[in-house]
Amino acid sequence: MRIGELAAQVHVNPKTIRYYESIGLLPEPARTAAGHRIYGPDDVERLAFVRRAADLELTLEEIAEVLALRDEGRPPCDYVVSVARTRVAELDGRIEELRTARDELEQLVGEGVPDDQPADCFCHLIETTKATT
Amino acid sequence: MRIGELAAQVHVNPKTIRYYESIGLLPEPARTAAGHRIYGPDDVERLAFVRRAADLELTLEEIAEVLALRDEGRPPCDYVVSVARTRVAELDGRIEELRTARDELEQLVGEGVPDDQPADCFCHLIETTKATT
DNA sequence: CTTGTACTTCCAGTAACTGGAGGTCATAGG
DNA sequence: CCTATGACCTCCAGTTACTGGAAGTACAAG
Repeated sequence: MRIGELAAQVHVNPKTIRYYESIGLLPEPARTAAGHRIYGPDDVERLAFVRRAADLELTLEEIAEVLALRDEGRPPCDYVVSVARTRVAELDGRIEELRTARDELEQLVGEGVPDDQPADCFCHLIETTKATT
Repeated sequence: MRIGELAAQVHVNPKTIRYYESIGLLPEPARTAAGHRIYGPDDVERLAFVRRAADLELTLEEIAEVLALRDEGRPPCDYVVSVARTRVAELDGRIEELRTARDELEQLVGEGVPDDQPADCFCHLIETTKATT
C-alpha cells in the first residue's frame, strides 16, 4: 500500500507519517520505481502502536526508545513501566491545574458581565479570581 | 526597579518578561542610561495580570487582546466571557483525554512486568491497552 | 491529451518559552 | 585602581509534534 492508504487505515495524516519517518520512529520504507513509499501490514501495526502510545501521552522520544528496544529484541516493558510511573504523576499535576482553571473559568462565565464595568480594571472577571495565586 | 526585581516579585523568569515585551504583551519600558529596563508598580500589576490569565489557560494572544481592549479604555469583559466559554469546553475535552491516559497508565503500572515477556511484541503492557482506540 | 488526484521534497510556522554566546554595567573587596 | 562577580543587554537557536504551502512528478480515467 502507499502512504495515503496507510494513513487512512490508522487515521493519521500522511504528513505525520513522513514526519515520524524523518525522526526515525518509522523505518525508511521501500519505494516504487517512481519514488513513492510502499508499506506492508507490519507498518500498519507499528504505526498503530505509535498512535496508541501517543494517546497514552508518551512522548515521541519515549516511543522511539520503546521501539528501539524492541527492534534490538529486548522487551521494553521495564522501560515502559518506569515511564508510565512518572507520567502518571505528571498527569495528576497537569489534570489538577486544568481542573482548577476550568472551574474558575466556569464560575467566571456564570457570573456574567456586570452592568457597571469599571473602565480602569484589567478585567473584573479575572481580577476577582486572584485566589489562583 | 529593574527586570530582575520585577521578575522576582511576580515569580517569572526575566527572559519571559523580555519575551512578553517582544510580542507586545508588555509595553517597551523606559531605560537607564546604560540601556537597562526600568519598571514601576503598574508593570508589576500588568505582568501579574498576564500570569493570572495564563494560569486560567488563556493563550498569550487572547491575553494580548484583553489588554489591548483595556488599553483602548474598552472593558474586555464580554470578550473574556466568550473566551472562557469556549475554553471550558476545550478543557473538559482535554481533561477527559488526560484522565483516560492516566488511568490506563496506572493500571499498566499496577500489572507490573510479566515474567514471560514475549520478545516479539511491541510491548505487552501497551498492546493490551488497545481499548483506547 | 487533459484533468485530477496522490505522491515527492523542502521550507517555514505554530506556542510559549528557555538556553547559550558574547558583550556591557555596577559594585564591593583588596 | 584593579578585579571579580553578578545582573543586565542583544541575538540566535532549539524545544514538541506536527501542519501548511510551494513547486514539481506520477498515474489513472475519460
